[in-house]
Amino acid sequence: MRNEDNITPTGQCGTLIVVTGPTGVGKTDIAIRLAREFGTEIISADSRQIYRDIPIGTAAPSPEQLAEVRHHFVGMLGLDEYYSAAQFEEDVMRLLPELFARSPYVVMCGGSMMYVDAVCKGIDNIPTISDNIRQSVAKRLADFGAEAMREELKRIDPEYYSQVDLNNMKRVVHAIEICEQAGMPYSQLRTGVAKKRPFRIVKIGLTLPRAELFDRINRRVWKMIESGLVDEARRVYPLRHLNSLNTVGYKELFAWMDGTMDYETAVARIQKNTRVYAKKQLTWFAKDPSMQWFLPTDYTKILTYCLQ
RNA sequence: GGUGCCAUAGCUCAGUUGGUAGAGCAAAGGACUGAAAAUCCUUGUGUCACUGGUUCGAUUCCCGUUGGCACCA
Repeated sequence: MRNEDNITPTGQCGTLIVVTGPTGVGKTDIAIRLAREFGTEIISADSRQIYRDIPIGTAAPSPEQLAEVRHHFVGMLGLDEYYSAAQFEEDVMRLLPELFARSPYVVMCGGSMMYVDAVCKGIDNIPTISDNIRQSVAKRLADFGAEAMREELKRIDPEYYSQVDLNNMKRVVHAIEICEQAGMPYSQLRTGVAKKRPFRIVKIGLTLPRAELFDRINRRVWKMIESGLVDEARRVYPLRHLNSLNTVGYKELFAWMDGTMDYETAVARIQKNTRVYAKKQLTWFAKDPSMQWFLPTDYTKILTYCLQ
């Protein structure tokens, strides 16, 4: 099929079907069905499944599923590799023309809110922070404390200072890093404007009644344990300080291995934190007016919606 | 059948020397632009089992009822 066949009145070519929603709702299955339907491939928008060596705890697609439909961005990074939503945007935007050349439809599947938005709306251009600056700002925080960081931000970027959540040190610190790296206030780099994409975006939000979703999550955690999550966590335990392992399912088991939490509590915490994460995703996606919500059992409706 | 103990938030319980109550867990809501499964913020009115009594006032004391647990028969 040629791209020309799929050019829309607005001159866009290709349709990106975005399958998203809370963790545990059943995104993977729907995405695979859609991808097979359209004879296309899947872009995973998942900030943890992108890492190698942690497939169980991240509920990554199984080897069978991966064999069924080609997936991109699953298990492609080492746990110690830096990655970000902005990098994801860049990588996906580079890959998409190639996929659209093969099929007018491409499926993106994942619940990492920032990753989904990075592709659908874009992220402002902000310089990558050098190790020097990262370390020097971290040292200042350690030496002088949070209040000093707030004061510094107030001085170099009063506008962002007035907007940012001052309790959220991660944000304050990052803003300082950006100001320093860019040589200008962070607020000047924030456009708040969504980028136009040269393809149509169809957003499918999958959801379930809260009780049912939470029940699925609880049971999925038990399944992960049965599938060997503890061994998986034990294998990566030496790397536990890495951001990639600051992840639900691992951090709780690390606490148990460190002896600061008993096993039953750790498992209960994994379930609870997964539920909290699911709620966070729902809150985030609820604000998105372009999202169309479906039950994961409504495949026919989903398909019809994609085709219209 | 008798005696004793218990009955407070979804759960486990604390507490009020009588002035209508609070912890843990669970739960709910929100923020979010290059670490995002991250990071951060907010939220506890519940017939204090039911009926009656004492009292200015009872969830708190007393009688009874119901339910649960324990022991004795």
